[in-house]
Amino acid sequence: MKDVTMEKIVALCKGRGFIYPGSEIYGGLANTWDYGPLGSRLKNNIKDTWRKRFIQERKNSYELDADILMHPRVWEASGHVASFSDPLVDCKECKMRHRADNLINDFDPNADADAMTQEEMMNYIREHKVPCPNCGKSDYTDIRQFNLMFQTYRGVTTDSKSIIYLRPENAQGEYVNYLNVQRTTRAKLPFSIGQIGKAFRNEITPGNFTFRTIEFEQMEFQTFCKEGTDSDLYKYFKEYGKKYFMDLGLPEEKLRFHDHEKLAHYAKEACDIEYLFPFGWGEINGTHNRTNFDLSRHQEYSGKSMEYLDPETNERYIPYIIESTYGLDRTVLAVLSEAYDEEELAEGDTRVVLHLNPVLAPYKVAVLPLSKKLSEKAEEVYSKLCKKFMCDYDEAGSIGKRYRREDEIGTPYCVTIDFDTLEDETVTVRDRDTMEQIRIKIDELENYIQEKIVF
RNA sequence: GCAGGUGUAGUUCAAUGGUAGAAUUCCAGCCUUCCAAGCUGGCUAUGUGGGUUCGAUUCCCAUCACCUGCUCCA
Repeated sequence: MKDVTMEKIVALCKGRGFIYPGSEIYGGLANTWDYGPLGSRLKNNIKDTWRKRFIQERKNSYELDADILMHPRVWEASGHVASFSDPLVDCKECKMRHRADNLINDFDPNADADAMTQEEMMNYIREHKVPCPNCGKSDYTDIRQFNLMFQTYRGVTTDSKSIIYLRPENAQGEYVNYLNVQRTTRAKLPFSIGQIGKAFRNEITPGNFTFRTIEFEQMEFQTFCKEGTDSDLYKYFKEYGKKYFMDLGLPEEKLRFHDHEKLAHYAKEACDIEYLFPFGWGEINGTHNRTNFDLSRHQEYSGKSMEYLDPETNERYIPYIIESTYGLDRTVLAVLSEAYDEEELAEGDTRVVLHLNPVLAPYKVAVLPLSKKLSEKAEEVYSKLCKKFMCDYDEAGSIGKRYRREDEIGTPYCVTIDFDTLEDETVTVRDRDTMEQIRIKIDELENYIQEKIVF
């Protein structure tokens, strides 16, 4: 019955106003996507659930909204200027692209490519006739530096001193502010700073819709702790993250942990949570034990102390950090993929339905007068309900057609006004998932629906 | 970034070197008392830029986007 493909998800998103291709009237811009009326609602609802779980329901958790633009030195300290850039060469023979440093290291493990300049790497490759791993020839283009950070310039000139970067990750915003937050909240370790915001990476990106984009939004959670307590917290947040995804409606059998063997320069432990998308397993969360690497580096580069004064022991030390990052756009995509269903109701009669958790649904309720003669009463019910919930109103076409439209966008409840409503103030509430109908007083509607929307 | 494929209404598909058709969606009207009903009418398209040509949606080139595979993803 259910045959979910990315093609269908993309078509629904575009057709119903969840997600549109970016800059479409100019022919599009690769790997940029705009969230439409329904997509924005869904995305915001996911943010709200995340805030609830990670900020509201946790003691010692605080939200931050740091700037996208940060001092260039931040990215030197973080290591991004040095290591977020790849020296790339193309094989002229077979057109395969390689990282120059990997070519050299694979050719001769004793050659220390990491210590070479770009020119030295090029000379080494030419002198030793390092062969292309794919075709065996040794005929390459010059090395080109490919930095994954987007650059821009501040001020009116474009000289190199005024380069600033769009942040490639949000975490540094929390790190440089950690003492501000600690001081103003009077928090004691361990405490956490969460942040929702955009990050940018100038990646060579394959498709898969919004799974990998050059501009993306992250919901991330940094927990500052004392060394020694870090590994337990790391394990704890892996599980906490998985539980969060399950609460959103992703089933356990389509979630898995993927522990990293090759660790990034800052990490001591790293693990992804992956979801089984229609195109295969894909990362939706990354949890890292970043040790005290980042704060130590900021102390070194800024010259400011990043130490925490432990009030119980009077010790000073630089905290360890457990980072858990949730890809917001990926979570939206996972939730949509999971909710999407096609049900055969009768011979040849199917409906597309999004079985979204009601808390995530763009519209909680749709108000549908059975006949246009009932518009006045229906408008009255609508204006009452929309004070409390995001509501849709539709009186065009047959009632069956309107139910189908609401099913397709995941509206959990349809309220139908009929001629009896005028007599006894009752309406029909129709459930999206079961398609069952109950009769209820207009006065009881708000509570009835509110009770169903829990997270 | 490489290789291959594809670009015609919102969607799915026709056709053509000489006025681009349909279905569906959508909108309006009529009708309609609970799961895509019917009737009437209406809106809407050759991705973009060049070239060849009297004339290009059609042929050629470039570009952009999408799909598949590689590559990339500290």
